[in-house]
Amino acid sequence: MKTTLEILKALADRNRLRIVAALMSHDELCACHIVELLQVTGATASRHMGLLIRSGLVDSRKDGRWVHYKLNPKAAAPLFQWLETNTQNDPDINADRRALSKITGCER
Amino acid sequence: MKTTLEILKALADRNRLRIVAALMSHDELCACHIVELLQVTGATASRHMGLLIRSGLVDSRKDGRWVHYKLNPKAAAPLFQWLETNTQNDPDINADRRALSKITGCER
DNA sequence: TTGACAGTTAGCTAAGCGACTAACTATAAA
DNA sequence: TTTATAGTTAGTCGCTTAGCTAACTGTCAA
Repeated sequence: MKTTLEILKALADRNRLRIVAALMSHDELCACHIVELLQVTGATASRHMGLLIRSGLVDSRKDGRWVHYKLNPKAAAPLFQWLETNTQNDPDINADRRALSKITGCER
Repeated sequence: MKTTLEILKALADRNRLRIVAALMSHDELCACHIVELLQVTGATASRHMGLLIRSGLVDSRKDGRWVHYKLNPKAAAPLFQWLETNTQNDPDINADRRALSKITGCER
């Protein structure tokens, strides 16, 4: 149960849900993208990512100064699928998707 | 998103997760069963049930002095399925299942 | 009608958690 | 080597929430 509960707690926060939804549509994002998307400090974003990683939902990969995050599909595939369909018509999530296209365009 | 998040928040609590798991294996329980299972006051159980109902996960039916609760399968069927498989080997949930058999035996 | 019982609501306290700033580590460029 | 940048960790503050007790509503039996 610890893991099930940990996963649910990891997702039960507005900003972390936005992060996971963003990773469902962009499959790899670096920390700075998340900072810009959520409009929070780097420290806050880092704490959220640490929590998502500890829950097993997200993997990270370090590349020089940058850290890239992606979903761990094995963690909870059916859950991701439910999230996918459930957030389909969510205006905030959709706004995030549009914002991300611009944000990732500035990647370098 | 509000609803998705609401559902996740409703499930992201140890006792409420236990309640939902209990309803997956017993399909209808009255408030007093939940009080006995969780070993909390009636007031606390009532608050948890209210939250689960507001999230749409649970329906209630009043019968005289008693209130019976059951899962709303339409709310999030794939989610329930994921929970079902994910809590299969959970020792706490399994202990709850055993305890419930005794508790519901006292029903009248 | 009175009393007992099932459940809810209100008010309080304590713990948990999300956000920030500041200090730190690590990598890369000048 | 020095400086700048990306991200993490530590510490603090304020809000949210889970639990309790007490008071209330509603139903049934004596």
